[in-house]
Amino acid sequence: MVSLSEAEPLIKRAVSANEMLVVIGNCYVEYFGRAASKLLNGKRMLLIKADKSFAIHQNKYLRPINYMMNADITVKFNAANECLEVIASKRNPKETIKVTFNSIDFLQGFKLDDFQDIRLFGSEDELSAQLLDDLSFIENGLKPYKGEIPFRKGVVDILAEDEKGNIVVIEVKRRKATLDAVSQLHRYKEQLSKIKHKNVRGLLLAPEITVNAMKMLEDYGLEFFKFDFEISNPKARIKGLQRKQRTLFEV
Amino acid sequence: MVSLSEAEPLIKRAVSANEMLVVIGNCYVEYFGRAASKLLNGKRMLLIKADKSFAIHQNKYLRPINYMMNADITVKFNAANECLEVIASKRNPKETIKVTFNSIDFLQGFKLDDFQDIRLFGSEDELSAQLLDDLSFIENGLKPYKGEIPFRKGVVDILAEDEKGNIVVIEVKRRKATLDAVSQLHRYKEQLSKIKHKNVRGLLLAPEITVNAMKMLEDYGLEFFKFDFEISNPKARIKGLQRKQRTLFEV
DNA sequence: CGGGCTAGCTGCGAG
DNA sequence: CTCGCAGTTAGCCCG
Repeated sequence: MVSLSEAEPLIKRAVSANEMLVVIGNCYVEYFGRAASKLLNGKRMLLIKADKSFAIHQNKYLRPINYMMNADITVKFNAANECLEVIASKRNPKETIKVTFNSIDFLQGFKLDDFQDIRLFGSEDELSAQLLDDLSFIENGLKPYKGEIPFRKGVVDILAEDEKGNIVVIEVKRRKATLDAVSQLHRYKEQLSKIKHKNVRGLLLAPEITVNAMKMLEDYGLEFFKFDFEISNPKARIKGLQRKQRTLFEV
Repeated sequence: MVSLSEAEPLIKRAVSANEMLVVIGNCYVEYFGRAASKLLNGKRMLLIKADKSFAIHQNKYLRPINYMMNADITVKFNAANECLEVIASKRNPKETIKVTFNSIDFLQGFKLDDFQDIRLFGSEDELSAQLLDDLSFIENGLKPYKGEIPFRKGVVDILAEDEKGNIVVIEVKRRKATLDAVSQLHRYKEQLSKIKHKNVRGLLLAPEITVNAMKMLEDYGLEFFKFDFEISNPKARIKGLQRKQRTLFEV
């Protein structure tokens, strides 16, 4: 137990020292900004990090119930109402979270030295890069497109050219393709067709596709290419693709 | 400071008691599942909640760097290697997070009684419901569509009928409309056109729209309807719409 | 359980 | 700054 008046300076010091601050207590929370919300009294955790991310965690869910990135944080002990107000605010967009503590069970700032960044494998970017090395497993003679295309880099996953000289725009999805993915590909194909006045093919590469997405893809005259990939090992991934060659058009 | 061997039973007890468990210490984290990741040694917080959500928080970002919903949690003190392994796993999809602690600075389980659910205002659902009450501010004679449409409830935001008997499919966005929103509306319009063999209009209702989205919308023969809304007060929100009537087609 | 979609999405990267 | 998009998206709701 920490008294509310004691808490005020402790919070201020921890925040200015860029510590990871944990406050647990009974509070209610009001938010106003892009939307508005109210959370009535209950016991929760307030978590403030070095980058001024501000989060209220209930004892459920991965994500905080109220939150703000890059918050300006002010703390004020209200003697008249016997409560401690912790306020996070920012502009652009203008937003405010007010946390009003009635009691505090626990309060501590932690100095967390952590200079490591996560290394993630199996992202869509990584997949696309792998695929670009060898497109022939998709179709004989398919290779990266060499020409100039006024397309913002990174928008289209892969641009290729087939044996007949058609441009092939390829959208890669690391998980089951949905209606969204088909719409996206359709968009790219249409935009490309307008720019280049030749035949453009649209190819969706994914491990699976929903039934509705498949129907829509066929309506749009796009093509689906099923593929599986191994997360653990880049080599295995490409080999896996090659092994799949025979059954690629199974849906 | 808590010794690693002491930590094992403490964690087990807190987890089985559905407490919110906070462990802070030096650890490395390996994840394998939908993707794969490695996070080298550093000081972080492990946060396990009553619903078995499992999260590793660095001293930055709102979101955990590694996480799992509904985890099966096992704890094992490894005397040989002088480390404590906390493992979260689940199937479908099969995933594993292994957290290996070298030292623990802090460990505590908190009983958090919190029976409150958040009340959120200004969601898209809420907006759609408000709008449905009176569509005439968009266009004279526009009213909710009465006929039977084999459309899954909740997919299309609003279905309306205009003075000429056209079906009007309305997509509502609470923030600036993007290419995605236009694709979505286009999708609905096409599907509806196929079902009903009459003219279908597509209307995008949003406070703003990006330049590219506007171009695409025009290409598709869709219509944009700018509107602003007040979050705080439902009445004010509708009044706000009415007041905007004169300038609605400003982009 | 899968499909489809919103989210106060967050976070990233390019122009 | 905005735009566009991926995400181990999460979380919700409906068939």
